[in-house]
Amino acid sequence: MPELPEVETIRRDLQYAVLGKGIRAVKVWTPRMIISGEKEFIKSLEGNRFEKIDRRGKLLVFHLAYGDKTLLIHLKMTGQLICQVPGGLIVGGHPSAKIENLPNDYTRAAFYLADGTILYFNDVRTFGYLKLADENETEECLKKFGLEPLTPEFTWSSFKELLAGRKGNLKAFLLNQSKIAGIGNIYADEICFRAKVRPERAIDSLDLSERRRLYNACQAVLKQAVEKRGTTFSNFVDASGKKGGFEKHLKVYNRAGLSCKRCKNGIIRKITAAGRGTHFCPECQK
DNA sequence: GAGAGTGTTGTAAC
DNA sequence: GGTTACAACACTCT
Repeated sequence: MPELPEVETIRRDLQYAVLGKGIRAVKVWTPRMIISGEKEFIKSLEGNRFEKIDRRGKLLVFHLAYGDKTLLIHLKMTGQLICQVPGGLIVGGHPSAKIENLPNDYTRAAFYLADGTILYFNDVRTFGYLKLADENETEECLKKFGLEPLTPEFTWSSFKELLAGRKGNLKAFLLNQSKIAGIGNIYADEICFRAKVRPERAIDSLDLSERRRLYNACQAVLKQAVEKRGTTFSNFVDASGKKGGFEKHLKVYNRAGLSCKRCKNGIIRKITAAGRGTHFCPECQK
């Protein structure tokens, strides 16, 4: 579930909450999720310090003060990174697990920091992973990603180039992390809606103005979602438990059977495209 | 209670 | 190369 805007929000919050603090202890509840091996994981992290957090697509990259390893964390569908700082701030991820009473049944690992901050990795379905990677492995991992849509490298000409000569359908393309990094099922539908193009359209059937609208929509939708601190998980709660989120801004996702917010005529339909639940307005998306 | 569906990704088969 | 099915897993909805 966490897509680019959600992962970026987590990155920014964690940056604020964990950087520069010594890691006093690491505890692992579900060792198989540490795909680089639990023993070395704990050994390399205890006594170390998070120096910088990057994001590539939906992957978080934690740089460490000592050693040549980086910590890679992927949340997949239900992962959360929840941070309890002494003042009580909590930042989150997927809402499937309750965030009170940490650690809980879904806590897979925790980092205990010098000032009392605790960073929890929770994951209900355990699809996510934590991996300690050396320089080569990190590079191997990162080079698979395509353009970062909210950076200067995501230009109209680079986008056009990606589409050129491609067949396949639009939805599959948008979900392909090796082309554009960070778009998942929800934002793929929202991007198509904004661009007024149906997700199941074949790439080679898209005319220039449709391509241009898609390019613009990728940036606009993701940018707005980052500003709203993401969509799907609403538990970026402060101590008061107040919810936030982009859900109310969703135009098509999860709105099957409801009338279109834009044209007011169409009834949002749900189909399967690229093997995923896919939503669109049959009236205003062509 | 059974069965289908769920925000991700990698792999295998066609 | 592209498309599809499926696996990893656990929970919710029908």
